[in-house]
Amino acid sequence: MIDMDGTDLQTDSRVQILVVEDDPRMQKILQRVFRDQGYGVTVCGDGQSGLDAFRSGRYSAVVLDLVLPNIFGRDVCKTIKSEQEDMPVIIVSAISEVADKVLLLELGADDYVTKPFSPRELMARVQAAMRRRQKTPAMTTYSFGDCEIDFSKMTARRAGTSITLTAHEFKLLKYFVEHAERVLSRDVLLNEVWGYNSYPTTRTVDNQILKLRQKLEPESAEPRYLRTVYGAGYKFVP
Amino acid sequence: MIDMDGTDLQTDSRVQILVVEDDPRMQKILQRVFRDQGYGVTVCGDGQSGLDAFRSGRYSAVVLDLVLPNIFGRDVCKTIKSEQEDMPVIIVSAISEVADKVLLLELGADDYVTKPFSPRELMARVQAAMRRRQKTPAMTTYSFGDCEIDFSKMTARRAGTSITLTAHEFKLLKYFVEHAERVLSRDVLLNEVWGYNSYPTTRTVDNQILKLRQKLEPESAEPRYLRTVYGAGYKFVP
DNA sequence: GCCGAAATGACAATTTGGTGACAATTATCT
DNA sequence: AGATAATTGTCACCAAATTGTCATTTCGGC
Repeated sequence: MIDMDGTDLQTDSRVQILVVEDDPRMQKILQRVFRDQGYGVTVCGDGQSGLDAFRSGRYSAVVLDLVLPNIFGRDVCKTIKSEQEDMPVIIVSAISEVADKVLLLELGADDYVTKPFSPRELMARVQAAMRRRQKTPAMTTYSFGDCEIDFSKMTARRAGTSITLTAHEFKLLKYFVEHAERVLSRDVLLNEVWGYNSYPTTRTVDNQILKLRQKLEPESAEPRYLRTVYGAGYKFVP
Repeated sequence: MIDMDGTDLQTDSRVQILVVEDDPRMQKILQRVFRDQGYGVTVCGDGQSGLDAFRSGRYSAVVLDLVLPNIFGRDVCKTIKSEQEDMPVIIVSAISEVADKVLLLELGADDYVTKPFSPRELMARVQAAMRRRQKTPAMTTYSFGDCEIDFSKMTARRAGTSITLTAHEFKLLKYFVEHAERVLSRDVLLNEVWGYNSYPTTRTVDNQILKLRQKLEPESAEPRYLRTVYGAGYKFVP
């Protein structure tokens, strides 16, 4: 099993994708496709290690070559699906390997792409599969104080009048709302809200907090909702 | 075209089902299945007469064999779906004919059964498809501002004068209307509107939006209905 | 092969978010 | 307490990302 970035899997907060593929050239391609989109990628060269990795429970989707050493890809697929039915599995294979596409879907795979495939196509299918399996319809509205937020409409009102938040501000606010009361360090926020491909300074966080406060906080001296925890980070208190 | 009962179709108040199937033996079977359940059945032996019958607008569902003389079943299916998207189409075929279940659903079919099938199974699927259609309260017309859209007729008027929208533009607009107020990312739109196996760039979405705006929006500086949500996507606000 | 529609790519226009400086605040040390 | 160091608040500017728009190519149905 190869962690393609050398990052620490334990603390990597990106969405993790497991790739089971034996051909080194294809490994590289797949790794790039997903990493470029901000996903964490683990590559396994054969079915057994793939299953082992899958069982760590760390992954949000599995991309699987059908032809593998040791265990056939189809058995890997069946096993995964029998152990965790809602795990999205996307099969990658040469056309000749999928004489019978029905069989393929009977394995329980969610979708498949045939080589050669476009990165965009693969990406789209994996993301669609993950979306489909996402059962938590994600909180859509939330209110605190005199503020009402609708995350799916991306609208916000304060004391009845609508206020404008940018996409990033929504994302940040959402993370705070979802982790209310907890103290969140700037590093954590950078990883979780900004994502893994950008490495801004921690000053950037302060700036966004500032803007959120200007838009949401009452005009008092002390921030009421987005509180500063000196030396540690910030905390949202509804 | 055979009216299987000899009843007068004009006055038959039963729910009408159109069966397109060339094999006489299968015709009889299908006819019985539906008639026993209290449906009116019309059987067509080939694709062309099937389409003609469909266009009479009398039917609540179409049951279609995939292998037909003259026109392939798949073309019949595509045509029906392009003319009336919400018409339930259930495909009947031998297993060998459905090498690709995905392809089949990509034709736009609502469901399929493979021969041999149990009457109950077929019945259940047809009824489910009809139910599903009714659930979406047959959004046929919709109006906002000075625009009136008829999605089933695929016509649009603006300030009284008719304007021309392409099929894609209708589909896109429909999706926006059905998800009014919600922010829709380009990725979601590509998956939901463009469909499953085309992978255009996200730039394509902007272009279609542009065209819709040119046709629907008033000549003001800011778009009124199809709004841009910077960093997130678009949002339809009636 | 022709025609309209859709996709692509390039460029301009726009908005946002990051950076760095400096002030203000809080903590720590003597 | 006072001084000092560390952390955070705030601002304005600029770079980068995002989107609008148009010209061009490609695609798909007759």
